[in-house]
Amino acid sequence: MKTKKEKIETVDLGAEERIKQAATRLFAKNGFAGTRTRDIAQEAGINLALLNYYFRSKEKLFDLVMLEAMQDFMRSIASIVNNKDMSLEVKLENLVQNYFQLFLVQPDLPLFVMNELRTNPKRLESHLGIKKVIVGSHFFEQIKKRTPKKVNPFQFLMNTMALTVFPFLAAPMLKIIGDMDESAYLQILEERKKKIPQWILAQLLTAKS
Amino acid sequence: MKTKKEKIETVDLGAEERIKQAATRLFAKNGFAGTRTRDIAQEAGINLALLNYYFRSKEKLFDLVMLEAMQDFMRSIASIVNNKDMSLEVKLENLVQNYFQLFLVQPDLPLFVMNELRTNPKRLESHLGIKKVIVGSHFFEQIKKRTPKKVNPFQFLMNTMALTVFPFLAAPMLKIIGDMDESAYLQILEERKKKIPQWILAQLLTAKS
DNA sequence: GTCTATAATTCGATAGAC
DNA sequence: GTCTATCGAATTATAGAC
Repeated sequence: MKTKKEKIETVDLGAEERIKQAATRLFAKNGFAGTRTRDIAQEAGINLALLNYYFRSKEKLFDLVMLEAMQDFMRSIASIVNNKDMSLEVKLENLVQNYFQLFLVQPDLPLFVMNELRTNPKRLESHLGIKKVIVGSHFFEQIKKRTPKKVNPFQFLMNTMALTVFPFLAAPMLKIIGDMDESAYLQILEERKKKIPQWILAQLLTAKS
Repeated sequence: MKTKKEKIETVDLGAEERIKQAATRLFAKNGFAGTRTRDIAQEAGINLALLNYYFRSKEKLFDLVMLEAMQDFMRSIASIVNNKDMSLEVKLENLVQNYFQLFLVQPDLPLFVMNELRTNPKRLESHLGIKKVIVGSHFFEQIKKRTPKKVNPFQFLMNTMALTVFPFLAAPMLKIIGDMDESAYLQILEERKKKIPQWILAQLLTAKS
């Protein structure tokens, strides 16, 4: 007799998943120390005790959602950077597109990751073989080939990330500096999405010295 | 009889100043919630009670050091961006030089400011008339003149900041991705210091569309 | 001004009923 | 699995001596 739990609950998530999502939001917004387990419980619509029942401790919960957030982050670009049938131009377009899509939905994610990596740099290395993902990628090989002699190709990797990620990291500041509201800033971001690949390519042609 | 306090103490600062410096370091490193007043007191070499004697509360102390950090930040660039006898090329060089000099000494400052502005965006606007400092500057006028039609000149302001600040914001991540130790990363930064102005200028010439 | 000792509060975690 | 109630540790802030 399956009276209790049919598979009708497509909309409502279970408590465990709701806690994880609430934790992701709040940790990203306020950091580890700035987030109270009570707030996570409330946002998830459950009780404080249940949080510990599922995840044992605040720190374990943090580690878990952090790991999953980073894995999402990496998965989203791994397939692009290693596609060997894609020109550098197209690859740049897809990468930028991909970052923008992710960060527009989760605007706090970049700053969250930066913060966590500053206080705990080892996590990136141990939990995700990120070294190979980027520097060993086909994308990086393509950059190397186009880089003017005497310039470290890693610079252009940094430039790509800088031009793409910084507008999200510094959004609150940039909106004030530029005296823009949300919609005006979104328009700026749309413009960037098209321009960044061109700018990167223009930098690669700066062969002077 | 001035036996107690002659003016010999040129090296040692007073307690108040030592507390402020310790607070700046620790808040920048661990954020507001992640910093304990006990640690600030210890780092300043004084007692916990004395901190409250001078600054009333943790929050008041935070507001104070945050404000002063931002003012330092702004003062360091205000004189450059408004110099009307400096070409855009030279101005870019000086700006980048200036940022690098500041951030090499205080590597946690950029992330600190980004974090604070995300949780409290009004502070920037109210406490420092930052709008006029940047968008009303001679520097921004020079960028406008060189910007290809149909591109918002604010984009190049963002690019300048992105290329300059991001390597400090993301230093821990970039060191791992690039498999670099501290000295290797410093070398990368040195190379950037020379290249960033060229890259910006190259972008300005990308007039296509 | 600077200290020791402690009050007051907050927060993570657990016990135990249902 | 989920809740209420509570413990215990950590932390900010203050009282009061010197």
